Amino acid sequence: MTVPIDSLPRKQREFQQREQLILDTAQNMLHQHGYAQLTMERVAEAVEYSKGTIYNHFSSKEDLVCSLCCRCVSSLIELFKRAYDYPGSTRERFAAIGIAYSLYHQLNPLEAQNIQIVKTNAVREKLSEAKLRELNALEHEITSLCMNLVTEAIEAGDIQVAENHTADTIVFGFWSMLYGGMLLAQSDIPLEDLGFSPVTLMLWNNSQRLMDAWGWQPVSRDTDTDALFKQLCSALFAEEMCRLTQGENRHG
Amino acid sequence: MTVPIDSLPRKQREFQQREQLILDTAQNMLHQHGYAQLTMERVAEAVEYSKGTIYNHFSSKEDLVCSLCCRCVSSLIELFKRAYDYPGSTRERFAAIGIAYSLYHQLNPLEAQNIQIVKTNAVREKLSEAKLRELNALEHEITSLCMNLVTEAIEAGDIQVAENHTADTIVFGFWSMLYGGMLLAQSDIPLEDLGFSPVTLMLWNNSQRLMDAWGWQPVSRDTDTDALFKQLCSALFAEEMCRLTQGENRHG
DNA sequence: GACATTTTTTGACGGTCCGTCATATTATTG
DNA sequence: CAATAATATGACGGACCGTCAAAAAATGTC
Repeated sequence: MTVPIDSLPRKQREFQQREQLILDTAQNMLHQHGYAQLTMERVAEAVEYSKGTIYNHFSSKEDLVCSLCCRCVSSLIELFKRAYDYPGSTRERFAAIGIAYSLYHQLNPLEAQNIQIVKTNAVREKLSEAKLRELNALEHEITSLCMNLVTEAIEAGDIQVAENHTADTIVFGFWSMLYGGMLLAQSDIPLEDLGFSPVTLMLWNNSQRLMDAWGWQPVSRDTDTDALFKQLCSALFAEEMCRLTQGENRHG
Repeated sequence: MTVPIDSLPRKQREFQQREQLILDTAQNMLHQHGYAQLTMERVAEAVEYSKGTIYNHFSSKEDLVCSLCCRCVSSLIELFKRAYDYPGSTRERFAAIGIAYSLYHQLNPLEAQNIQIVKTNAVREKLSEAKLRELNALEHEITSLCMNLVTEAIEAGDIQVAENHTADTIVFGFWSMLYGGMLLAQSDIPLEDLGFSPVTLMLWNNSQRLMDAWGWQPVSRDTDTDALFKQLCSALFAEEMCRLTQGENRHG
């Protein structure tokens, strides 16, 4: 995907740089003035090219916004991969993914909104085939990371799987909580085929489990999770934690 | 909110009926042709009034869509209330809320999308003060239902609360999983004040608990949840289950 | 029923923005 | 330097939103 810039002929290099310029500019405008104020004309004016040139890069306003979203998901994937590669137990690694996700939203609350915009049908309807595929590929990649990890955990015996609970079900539970059960259940995973769909059952099972976990009737034991949290943060996301602290200081 | 129609003067009655007609028509157009094709002009044409009349009811296209969303949330609240009033343990009642939510999305997948549209900043930006308040009131209502139930559970001793876990935290965990953690964390609850925000901590704690619950390292015991599921369904949502089954039959 | 007044409806209009395309400009090649 | 190819431009058509003066309908008065 990302080819070293220097190795390309000058033309293509300029093209790529301009594309990044447009994206950065659009990102800024989106943050500062909101979606409604984001206009192809204004973007063109800001980057000092004409509208036609912008349309050379992005076939529609929606495509432009989707590209912003793709950049964000890519950053998120980077964090997820770092967590995935952590040399620890499967549980620690999966926990690290949770941290990565929280951290991303904490550090880039505005960028994270891009992801939400593209979830809307109003935008998705108008996306080009190509951009839609690009987006789906990224979403598939990030889902696979989680799936692989849970599968690995099951195969290693770290998770005791009851009869009818597959890796799908488990990943679904956590994914819903972190990424938003609604977004996932509605549009991402094709589950429409079945009757009283697995989505419902998975939600039900996870809810039951979570209630168990919260000591609702059968109380579960406390575990020392704080230590692990700190451990993972410093081992994997030192730089991000640093930025986070700086942001706090600048704020107060 | 909903006043018996007959008791109003004819004018107001007609006004309300027309409002419902507009909403129904818009809903249909949204389902059949998507958000992009939903036009104030087309709605006006379909209901056989002029555009100006539509604007007598809804101050903008966004307001119209938001009104659709409000109708949906109201229906959802009805289901939640039914679950809330179930004469059972707090756990059973909370579980029933989960079923209600699943059921609603299962039965009204398209209506549920309305809720998502309004979550988008692009739409929220352009809402009138009044409609925004109406929406917030409904969202507050549905949140309160859950909060009250968990509070009741804590006070009754059904939930063993560890030192620093309040009802907020617990509700947040389940709410995220069911309604979508992202939607909730980003725009609904004002949590920007704090440092490494409670959102992250809450997600972390919930994830840990959920992992406990899934037998990841410390395995939890199985409970007979299937029986309770069926029990709640038939006791509370008989009609909806019926519609669900009919839908399946019509499909196959 | 005729007339005056208030309320409601209408659709033409101004304004904004998207996306296109013929033309102008710049780059490349012989 | 001329011919040709590649790229950039912004005027334009079309779609839609939201407004508002004028028309139509409803209501009230005699």
